[in-house]
Amino acid sequence: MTQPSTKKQPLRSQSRVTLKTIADHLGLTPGTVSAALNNSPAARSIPEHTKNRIIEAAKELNYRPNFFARTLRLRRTYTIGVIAEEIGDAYGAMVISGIEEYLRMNNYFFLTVIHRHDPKLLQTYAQMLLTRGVEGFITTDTSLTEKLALPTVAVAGHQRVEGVTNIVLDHKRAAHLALEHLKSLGHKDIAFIKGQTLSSDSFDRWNAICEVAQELKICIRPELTVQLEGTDSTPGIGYPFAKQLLARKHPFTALFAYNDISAIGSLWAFHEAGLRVPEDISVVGFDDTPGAAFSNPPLTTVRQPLLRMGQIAAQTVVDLIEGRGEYVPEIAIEPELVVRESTGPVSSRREQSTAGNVKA
Amino acid sequence: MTQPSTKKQPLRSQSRVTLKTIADHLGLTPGTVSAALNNSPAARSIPEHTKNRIIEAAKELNYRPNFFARTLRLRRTYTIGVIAEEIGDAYGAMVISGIEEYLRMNNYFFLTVIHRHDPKLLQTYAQMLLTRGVEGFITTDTSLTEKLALPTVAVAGHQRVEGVTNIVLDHKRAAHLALEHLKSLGHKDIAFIKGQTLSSDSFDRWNAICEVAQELKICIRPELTVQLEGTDSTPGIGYPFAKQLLARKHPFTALFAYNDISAIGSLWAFHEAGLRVPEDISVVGFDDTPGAAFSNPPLTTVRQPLLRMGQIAAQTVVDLIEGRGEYVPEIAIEPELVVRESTGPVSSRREQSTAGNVKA
DNA sequence: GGGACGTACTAAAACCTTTTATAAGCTTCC
DNA sequence: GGAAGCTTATAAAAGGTTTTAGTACGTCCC
Repeated sequence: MTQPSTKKQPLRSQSRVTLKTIADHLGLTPGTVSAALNNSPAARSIPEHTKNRIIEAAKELNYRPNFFARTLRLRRTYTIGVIAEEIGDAYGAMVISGIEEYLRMNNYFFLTVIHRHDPKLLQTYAQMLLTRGVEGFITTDTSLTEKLALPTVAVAGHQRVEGVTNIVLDHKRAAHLALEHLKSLGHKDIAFIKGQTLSSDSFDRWNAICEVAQELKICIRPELTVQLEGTDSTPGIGYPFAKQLLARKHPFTALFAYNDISAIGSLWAFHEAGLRVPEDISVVGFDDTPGAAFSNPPLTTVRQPLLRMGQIAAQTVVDLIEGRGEYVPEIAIEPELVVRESTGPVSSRREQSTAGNVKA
Repeated sequence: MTQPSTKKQPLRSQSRVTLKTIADHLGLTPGTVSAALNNSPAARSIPEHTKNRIIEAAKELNYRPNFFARTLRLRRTYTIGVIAEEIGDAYGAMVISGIEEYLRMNNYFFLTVIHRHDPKLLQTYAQMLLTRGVEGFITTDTSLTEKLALPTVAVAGHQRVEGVTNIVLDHKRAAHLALEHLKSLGHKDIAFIKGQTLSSDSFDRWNAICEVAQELKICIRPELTVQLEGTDSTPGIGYPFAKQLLARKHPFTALFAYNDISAIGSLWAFHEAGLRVPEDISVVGFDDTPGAAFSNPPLTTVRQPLLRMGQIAAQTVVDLIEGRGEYVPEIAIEPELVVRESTGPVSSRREQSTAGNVKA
């Protein structure tokens, strides 16, 4: 409503070829040209050779339909609004890649906004997307508090908001995969790095871990538990917390980290402390981001199919928009354990010389 | 032109409040309402109290102007197209953050597309952005081969395309800052990690380094030079190349890496080899991404003001669009050396026991 | 030779804004 | 009392597309 008014009109020459241009060119009317180009029902009665003439002319004149006029008339934009917390981390980027791929294949487009956990910015941007005619929303790692007015799919949103479809990892299964793996290798003293309070997966994942641990008779000890803080999206985020675990001098033979980057940061801390992975400590990450396979040693991790999750989110929201498929409150995604080289059996030698006993 | 046709009309209820709604409500005409709400020149003759009534009613009915109708008429979208190579790395994310900030403050919006170095996708998306009415382009880390039809600013684009404004770091100054720093600490045997061929800064930065090295009488030896490969955007990318440097058994007392993540990966490799930083090897990174300050030890690095570069890019393109300021082919950005703890003087002890002599 | 039907289109409305030209009603002034 | 001028609006066009209803013309059939 209030835009900065500019004196000088930019007046782009643009693609000034309209339906009328073509119509005049051929001695027809815009309506006919439109029907032919869109092959609409009205084009039934247009003879083949006229259609061809029209298509030919459109190509020749390099006709591009005016998106705004069309949208105004059709009330369809074929556009999704993607609301992300941040770009620049592997998690969000992979989900967005999946979204991008699906939408591109299906002739949809998307607008991305980032809100950095600022509720006011979120509000502003949601409104803006609405104005720009998006027909649905996908959020990632964003805590929606209220229902948006359009079909909405939340990737890793755990608020269970009415009308919003949540794409969530089956965290219980994930916890089971990781802990069962560690248990089968003989690990009993397992340390944990929990996620930041703000990260929307933190709560559910931790709950699942606690439940599963109980089922598997694995004891979770507060002395072996730390919680991430900060928003750094490099392994640097895990390093100090792993050091902290070591400093507590409570022995442990394995670590289950909240995500790959904190796991990788921990590898480093262990290295520095003279501990070998996996001989002295086994480490399990979470996500299977691209870095995981290239860490040293390559990281055993619970794989979230992030690309796939993005695709599913996109498909779900498009189906909702097009009236196919109906609303479900939740879609569970199956995690997968990727065993690499950061986990191994508890060695008898290590039973004496566990992490906690080594000088940190 | 060919969209998937949907049977069921979604028929959003949308903000079905138009100018006509308000006009009818007040017994006026849409034209009057429009004039009042926009405070256009035509509103001169509308008395204050009528204006107030109109504004009041608009607020009450929650009127939102239809973006598409308005754009159709005004031929302005106040939108910039941002073409990025990838999101998910700190570099692109920070530049985009800067862009976002400037544009938001100035009532512009932006559409982001990513092309992952796929020229076809780039082409498709550029066309799509044009269709969507963007009034200018900003590219990051993208090698444009031809001029786009609108004002264009390239961040870290080095093709010097006619009509495109390049925002480039003063690489000579950057090289000077880093090498002078190392030289002043007594380093003579300096290893280098070059950037990937695809990364658009690689070429210029390396040239600058070579020039400056010559000026400072620092010898660049091929045995102490490696080149990054791959697209991983975590420190994992630097690790193997640092190992490779060590494996060559040529002594060096300092490393100047292409970017922070490869520098951090190198730190790790050195650590692993039992070398201390900075006592045994000094390491200088590039970029000053958020992780740099939190690495171990905190990284000395050449700071690129990425946020600022994004802001400048946005400002430049907006100025171009609005007819303020005129085209310049290049805007140089001053780097800054941030000295942290990964660099230190060459110690006499180290002179005997340099990196190359240690078992890798 | 005239009604029915088919072919090949056209005309016009609708989507919602902005803007320009114009009009209606009132006051003022000589 | 009528022209001039001011105030307060309005009507209509334009922007480009899609769609519905309709028209003009020809052919066929009995």
